[in-house]
Amino acid sequence: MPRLDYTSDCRARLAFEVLANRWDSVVVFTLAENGPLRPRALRARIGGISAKVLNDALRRLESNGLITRQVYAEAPPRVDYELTGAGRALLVPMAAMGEWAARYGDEVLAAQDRFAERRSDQC
Amino acid sequence: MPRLDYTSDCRARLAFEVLANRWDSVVVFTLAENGPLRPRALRARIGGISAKVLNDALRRLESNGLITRQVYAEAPPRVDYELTGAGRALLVPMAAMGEWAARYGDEVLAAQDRFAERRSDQC
DNA sequence: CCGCATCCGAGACGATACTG
DNA sequence: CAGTATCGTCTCGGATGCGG
Repeated sequence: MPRLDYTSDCRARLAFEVLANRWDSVVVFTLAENGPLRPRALRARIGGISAKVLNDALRRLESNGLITRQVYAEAPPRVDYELTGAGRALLVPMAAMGEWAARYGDEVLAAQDRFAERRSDQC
Repeated sequence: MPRLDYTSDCRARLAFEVLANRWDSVVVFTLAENGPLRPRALRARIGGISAKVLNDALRRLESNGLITRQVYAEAPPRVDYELTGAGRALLVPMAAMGEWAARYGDEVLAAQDRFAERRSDQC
C-alpha cells in the first residue's frame, strides 16, 4: 500500500493493487453474492480462512473504501460488513477476469507444469 | 504461487493470482503496446524498475505462459519477450479494471486518507 | 463474539556486485 | 547485455492465545 507512483502509466494498476492480496477478491465476491454478512458467516461461506487473515482482509478492504463496517450496540457484540458502490462495481472487471480464467486457466496450469519440469531437468 | 486450492469458488482468482505482483501487469501492458521487446527496452519504457526485479517478473510471466522468451545466438547476447495468446487476452479484463480505476480511483484514495486520519486520531 | 498481539515462514521488492 | 547471487526489509498468510 505504499501509495502508487504512476511513473509507469498503467491505469489498471490501482484496481489490481486493491485486490492484490490473496483473499480480498474472494471476500468481495462472497459479500456480493450474500449481502451484508457478519465475520463469522463470512468465514463459514469462504472456508479455509483464519479469523486473523479474514480480519486483515476486511481492514484492507475498508481502508480502500470497498466495504463498510456496521457496528450494533448489542451484547454479545455484533458487526457486519457490506459492499460500497465502488466495491459492487468491482464485480464487472472481476467477471471479465473470470471469463479469462475460464478460457485460459488450463493453459496457465499447463505452462506452470512445463516450467517446473524444465527447471528440474536442468538440475 | 502455491497452486490454488479452489475450496473457495471464485473463478476469477486464477487471473488475479497471475497478475498479483507489483510489476506483472505493467510488463504485460507495456509488451502489449510495444510488441516484442528486449529487457533493456522494457526497463526503459517502464521506468523505476530494477534489472533483477524485472527479471523476476519476466520469469513469473513465462512460468504462467503469458509471455515467451526468444533467444538469438548472437554476441553480445540478445533476448526478447513477447506476449502469448493468453497474455494478449488479458488486456480485455485489464481494460475493465482500468475503467473501474478511472471511475472509482479517487474514491479509493479518499477512503485511504480518511482511514489513515482515523487511525492517527485514536493515537 | 469480535478483534488484537505475538511469533513464525515464505515471497516480493530493492540495491549492489558479479559471471557468461 | 542478460542473468544470477547475496543481503536486508517488508508484508501476507497462518496458528495461537488474550481482552473487550
